[in-house]
Amino acid sequence: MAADRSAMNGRGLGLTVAGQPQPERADAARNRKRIIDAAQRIVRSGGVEALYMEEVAQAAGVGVGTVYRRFGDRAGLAYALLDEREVELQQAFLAGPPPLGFGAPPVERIKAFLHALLDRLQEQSALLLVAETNSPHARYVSGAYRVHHAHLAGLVEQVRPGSDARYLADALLAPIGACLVTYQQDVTGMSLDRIKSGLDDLVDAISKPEN
Amino acid sequence: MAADRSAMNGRGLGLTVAGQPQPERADAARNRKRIIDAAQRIVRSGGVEALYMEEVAQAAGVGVGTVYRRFGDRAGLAYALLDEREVELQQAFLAGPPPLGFGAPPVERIKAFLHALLDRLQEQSALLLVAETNSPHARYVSGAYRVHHAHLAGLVEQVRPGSDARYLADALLAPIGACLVTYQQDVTGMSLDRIKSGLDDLVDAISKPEN
DNA sequence: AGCCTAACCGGAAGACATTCCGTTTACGAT
DNA sequence: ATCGTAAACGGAATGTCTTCCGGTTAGGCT
Repeated sequence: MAADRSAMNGRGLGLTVAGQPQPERADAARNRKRIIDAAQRIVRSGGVEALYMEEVAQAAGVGVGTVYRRFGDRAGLAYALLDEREVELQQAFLAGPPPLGFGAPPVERIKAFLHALLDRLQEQSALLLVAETNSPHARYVSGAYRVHHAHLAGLVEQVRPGSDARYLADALLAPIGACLVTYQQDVTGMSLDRIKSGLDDLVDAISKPEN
Repeated sequence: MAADRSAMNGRGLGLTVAGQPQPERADAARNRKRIIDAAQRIVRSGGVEALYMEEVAQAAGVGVGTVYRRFGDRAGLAYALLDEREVELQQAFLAGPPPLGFGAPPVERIKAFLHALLDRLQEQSALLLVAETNSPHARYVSGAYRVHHAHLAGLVEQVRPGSDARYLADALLAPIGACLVTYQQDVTGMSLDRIKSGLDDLVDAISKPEN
């Protein structure tokens, strides 16, 4: 399981790249909503640690099996909870004003984008941690990662033409993993600003002309 | 648990940075060895998926509790199994011949080091995946990461003086996480050479003079 | 040699995630 | 309306990891 997470939370929008997966049956859609509401309620009151699949099911008034059929696994559910904010984020860099959106020079857009990801991480680190932790590839398989990657690769291509932009995009997203960043902050006491500066420096390095 | 993994597999050497944690009792040391041997046997025959804590315990002729007291959790055990190779690696870049060891220009040493990490990852991806997956911070808390980080930071400092070398070291290690790399290779079909080239490019970018 | 205690031991109990499968239901086709 | 079937449902069962705790023991000290 968790293999095709993208097909799973397909109705979640932001997290999926989806090729219209075929409509959901009425009862299924209703339960999906109930489950998300219940999960949100639980997280709000008790934090992510309290997000037990069985409790979610009970709070939503469905069986555990239903939660799994709908979201694949715990990570999938976590992603679904992140979706709302993810959609905002995507709109901001796809259609919003500069520097995140179109209009600013690519270097600035990259920096703004990475900063935005970090800010989001600040708010939702616990949830992201769960989402990234269960099943090793969860993060990358999620539609969100693909969208971020595509966006970033496009910008990198402009800033460092002829490079392997797709690889560099992965490399720039890697330091923004929830695991690393929370470690940097919580364990090594690195400040958010320091992290942002470090990333900016990296981006500058990449965008200097090849020769 | 898993909080102080570094203190856990302390006798593992390579993975720990250890401040001599105080000697282990004779029976404890004996059991540690038995457990590691058993675990190695199991992994060799059935792969990491077959590494059940209870089986390890049984094969080692000890109780499960003992495995946990000795290694903290499954990730800790996995790290212990990686230790032998890790020690080799550390000796290679700390005391071995160039380009990994002292003698080559810093840029080359960085590249060689990252390539070495990737090569190691190729051989032991399954084990590394387990080690990194359970408990989000496992990788960073491990002594191995700290050693790698310190080594890399030193080199980065030479190559890009005045930068935040410690941050950049994190950023260079991030794309070599087992999760990302196995994803790149297994899911997106990226070749090892491509990954290495990408990293080399990144390193070159970093080492160009600031202006 | 005998004592004391911190460190160890084993394995049953507990906690969750995930799967399985027999039953029920939505809804397009007839 | 009725029917047939793919899709959904619930929740007991299963599989693992991890914790707990009453009993044991190594080894420093006297």
